[in-house]
Amino acid sequence: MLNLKATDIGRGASAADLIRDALREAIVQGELRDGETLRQDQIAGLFNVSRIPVREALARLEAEGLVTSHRYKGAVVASLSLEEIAETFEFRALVEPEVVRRSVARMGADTLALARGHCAAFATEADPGAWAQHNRAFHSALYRDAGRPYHLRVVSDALDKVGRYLRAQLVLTDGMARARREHDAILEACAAGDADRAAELTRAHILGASELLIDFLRRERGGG
Amino acid sequence: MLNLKATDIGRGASAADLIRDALREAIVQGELRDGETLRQDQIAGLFNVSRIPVREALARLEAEGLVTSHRYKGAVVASLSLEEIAETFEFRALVEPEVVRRSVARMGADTLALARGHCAAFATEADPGAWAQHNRAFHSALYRDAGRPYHLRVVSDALDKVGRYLRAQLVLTDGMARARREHDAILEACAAGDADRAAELTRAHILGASELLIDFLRRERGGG
DNA sequence: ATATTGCAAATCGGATCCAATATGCGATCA
DNA sequence: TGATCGCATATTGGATCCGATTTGCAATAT
Repeated sequence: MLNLKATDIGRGASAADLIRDALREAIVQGELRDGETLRQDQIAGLFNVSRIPVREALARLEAEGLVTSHRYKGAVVASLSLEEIAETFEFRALVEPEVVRRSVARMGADTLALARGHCAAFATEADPGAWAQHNRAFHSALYRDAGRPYHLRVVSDALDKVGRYLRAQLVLTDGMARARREHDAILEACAAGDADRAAELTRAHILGASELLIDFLRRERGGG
Repeated sequence: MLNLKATDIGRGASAADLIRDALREAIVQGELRDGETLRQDQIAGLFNVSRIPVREALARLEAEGLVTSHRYKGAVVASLSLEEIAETFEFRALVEPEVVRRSVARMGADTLALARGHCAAFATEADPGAWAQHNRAFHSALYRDAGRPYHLRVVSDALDKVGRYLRAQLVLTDGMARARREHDAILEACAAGDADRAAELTRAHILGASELLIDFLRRERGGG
């Protein structure tokens, strides 16, 4: 009998997939600034492909809400108003607590250890550029036992939308100290198997971050 | 000064947009069956265009979760497992009540009248093929004053995903009588300005429909 | 007879080419 | 001098063409 480490090549990502992932990463990480225009030619050049896969990647990202495009004028990184940012956080504050709630009830020791690891990594990371990744990895670990793939997908989309602002919140406001404390508390509740408390703490965590971020952006954008 | 009813032509939909909308409509309405393959050539022929805009439309629909595509094998209408359908309804049952809650607090007389109209149209419609549209229009009316565009978008996506199953539920089970009653109750709560009751009724409405539908599908799909 | 192999049609992903639109700069005119 | 018009350039949207992969069927070997 044949026994190989066969990797399904056909399932391999197409060029459009790779470009979509790379662009999404860049947008979420904030490497592409708010409102920056995305030239098809330029992106195609970066990946040594024609503009066709680039256009499909942009079409996907537009459906995800990370990019807005205007006919014959091109695509730009979607920029969110304060209201849109606030609403996205309120949405997260609605959904994520329910996800942790279910997750805690089914959480295994391995997941708990994983979450603990990401929590520690987040707390001790010196490079601000890596904070957001640890943060997200921590929360993802807390959600992964929920058995709710659609909820996770929707939450992930919401996080992608506000990722670069969240990053700013962690780095530019003193959100780190607070986040560390709150992460510890959430983790403790999960370890204790107290789903309700984990849910409530998650909700407060999200709304608190939102408040800090909105205040910061209001000052920065010089608006009223 | 110039004074014309100027319509922004540049905003006009591209071919890819039109095709995406048409395909989405067809999928949601159930005209394209579960798991049916979508040939690029064929669709391109229907719209008298090349395959390029078709591919962009499919890319968008894949991002929305209405289509799944496999490399070199083509795209098919995404078919949902019972678990996925149930989860989507639970997601709706989480989000939509919060949307009505906010909406009721700000609901104007015009919106109430609109909802009443759709409710009556739903209740008196003879053609089963039109039930789903009236149903959706009714709920959309109830949500539109919430001032929560992102929530509405997410809810709309979830409804698109289960639209064709919901249609089956209304037509093939005796969900109509129940839906009529529950719509009346929700509408009454909204008219009375009782946001909490409207929210709770909405939640029960969604979960009840889910139960009927899942039972029906379990029998139909011959599963355990 | 059955399993394997080779080939041909169908289909997809991507490249290249052309048309449509936007944008910026210079010429023109009051 | 300043506003407007017109054209050149840049960029996008779509069509056509080409190579890659799948799939079904027929030929063949055991």
